[in-house]
Amino acid sequence: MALMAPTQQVKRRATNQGAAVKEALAAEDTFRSAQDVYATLRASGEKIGLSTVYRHLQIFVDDGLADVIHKPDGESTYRLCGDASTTHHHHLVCRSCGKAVEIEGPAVETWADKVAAQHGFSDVNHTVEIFGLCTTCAAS
Amino acid sequence: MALMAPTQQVKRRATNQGAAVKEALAAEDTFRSAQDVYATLRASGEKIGLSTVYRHLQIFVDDGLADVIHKPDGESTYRLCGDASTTHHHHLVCRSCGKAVEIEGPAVETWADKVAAQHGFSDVNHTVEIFGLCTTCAAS
DNA sequence: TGACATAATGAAAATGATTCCCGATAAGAC
DNA sequence: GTCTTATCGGGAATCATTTTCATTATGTCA
Ligand SMILES: [Mn+2]
Ligand SMILES: [Mn+2]
Ligand SMILES: [Zn+2]
Ligand SMILES: [Zn+2]
Repeated sequence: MALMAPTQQVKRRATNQGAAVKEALAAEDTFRSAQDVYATLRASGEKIGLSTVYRHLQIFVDDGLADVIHKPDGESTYRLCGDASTTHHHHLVCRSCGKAVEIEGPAVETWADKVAAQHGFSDVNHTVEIFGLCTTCAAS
Repeated sequence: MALMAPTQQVKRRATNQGAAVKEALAAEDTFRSAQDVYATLRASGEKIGLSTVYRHLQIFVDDGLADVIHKPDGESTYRLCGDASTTHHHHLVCRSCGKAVEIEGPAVETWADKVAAQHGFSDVNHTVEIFGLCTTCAAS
């Protein structure tokens, strides 16, 4: 049998654009769209293309550095995971400004797996997002 | 002061197209996209336009007759709520074929509200979806 | 410190789901 | 049957995201 090539870390080159996108995300604790990040970067004088913004956001997601939430209107929003976020977590998100708080719910995790198992589902994962208005936005 | 007009049930006319869309959804216990429903209806000889399919699917959602799940690729999928589904519920969905099972988790509901309250969030709601492979799809 | 291989970039075009527009059609009331 | 207007539906318009591909820049190694 052919040897399975060892899963190799894709070599990524360090570029200004990649750093700029990460900085833009790091500057806010809110979920932001690619279009939004792009506009912000261009407004601040960064030399970067829209395709590149999409590219890096997806890379962050693939590498587990960022989480993505798909809004009802179809737009995807991204946010860097907190320092201690190598672990599985979910978010409490402000519907108005996008501000997000990372949350954990061990009980929910076990519940989800149990329910799936009871119905014979395998290869299970789940999405849990709580939406609301943050204190700031509620006062408007 | 002006009298607030009583919230009036919008009068909806019974049309062939509306019935056709509902039948198409009722025929399957899976989440299906508007494009999919449209293709199915046209293939079966139904005389209906794409706009109309979108229109009725949205009406079902507004009336609480159907639930919608936004797939990661941006496509929205719809499914009629079960008979006993006047109550709040979530879904266990097959990533491959879209088959869905309605599920309830009282503990999750209270947990979500508690977490939101702890962070001062108001006007709270949430999304909870469990994805996996149904027994049928797992055997492939 | 140069080449070199190729990963990364970005402007423009393509894609694809969803929405909008508006003249034509048909359901429901009298 | 006639009238009012909700509903239709084909096509154009939107708009986020993806793709294309010639150009640029990064990492490597002599
Ligand atoms: Mn979880
Ligand atoms: Mn719930
Ligand atoms: Zn807010
Ligand atoms: Zn399945």
